Amino acid sequence: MLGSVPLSAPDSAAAMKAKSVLKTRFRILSGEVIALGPGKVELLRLIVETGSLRQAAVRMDMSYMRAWKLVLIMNASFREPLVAALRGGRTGGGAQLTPAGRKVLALYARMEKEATRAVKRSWTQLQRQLK
Amino acid sequence: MLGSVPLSAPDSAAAMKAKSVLKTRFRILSGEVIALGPGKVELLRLIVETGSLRQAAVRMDMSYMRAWKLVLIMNASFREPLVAALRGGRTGGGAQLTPAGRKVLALYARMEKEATRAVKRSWTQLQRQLK
DNA sequence: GGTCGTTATATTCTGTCAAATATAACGCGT
DNA sequence: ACGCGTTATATTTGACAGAATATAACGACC
Repeated sequence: MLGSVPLSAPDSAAAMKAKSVLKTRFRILSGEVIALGPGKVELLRLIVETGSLRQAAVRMDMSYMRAWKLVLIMNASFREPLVAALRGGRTGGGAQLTPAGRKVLALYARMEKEATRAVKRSWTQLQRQLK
Repeated sequence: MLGSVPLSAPDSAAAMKAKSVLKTRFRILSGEVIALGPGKVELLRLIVETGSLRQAAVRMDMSYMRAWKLVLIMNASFREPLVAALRGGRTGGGAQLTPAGRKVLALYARMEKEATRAVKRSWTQLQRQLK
């Protein structure tokens, strides 16, 4: 038995420093409603990727209805809609970002990068306090 | 009727540009659990301010139990506890931040400032897209 | 030793948000 | 005309996070 690790589950917490992750997130409020946040942004990304609101919803493991409501809120919150949808046709239709949508998505991504960079030093210090 | 505003509720959305607000928030994951986030940080702040977990909970309009559970998670996630509680005594006891707690709180606040600053330009651009 | 306000903890209840479900409409191909 | 896959929308169902409730323990002071 020499060399065996005594009495600890495979994934035991003993001396296991859990990997720590920083998520930098923005929430944009327009009045009371959340015009944009991490979830809505991810949805926008997946709409670009899939060209379909339904498929984007599936990818996010959420109901189509929820995804659709998020789009409603976004479109109502900005000066111009971010998502344009078509229905009918051979493929049944689909959804894509408007120019405004692409712009907003790009700006949000830029903000994420800027913030992550600005915070890096403090984060490594904070990380030292974690288990 | 000249000059009267025709048929609009006092708070009507007609031409009302809702005030837009950016919330920069961090979520710190230690493995699966959220070691720190906006809610827990606010709780820390109110513990400093009130010296009592119960009073802090009331201020945040949450149950004592919830506040207490948040503290449990925080204390378990960091190398040293962030909150120290006493019970008994004339005043019934109380809670305060440990040195580690104060340090973590300060670092989080610093990160908020750094991120807000770094993002300012992009945010004003994004804001222009909002209603 | 009794009171007071707090921390500490388990158990039950409930309000809310999202999932499920159902239905309609759309329009290009065949 | 019909089928297909999508968008669009209302209504019902359900899960679960957090609230409520209850109870105990603590310890300084009178």
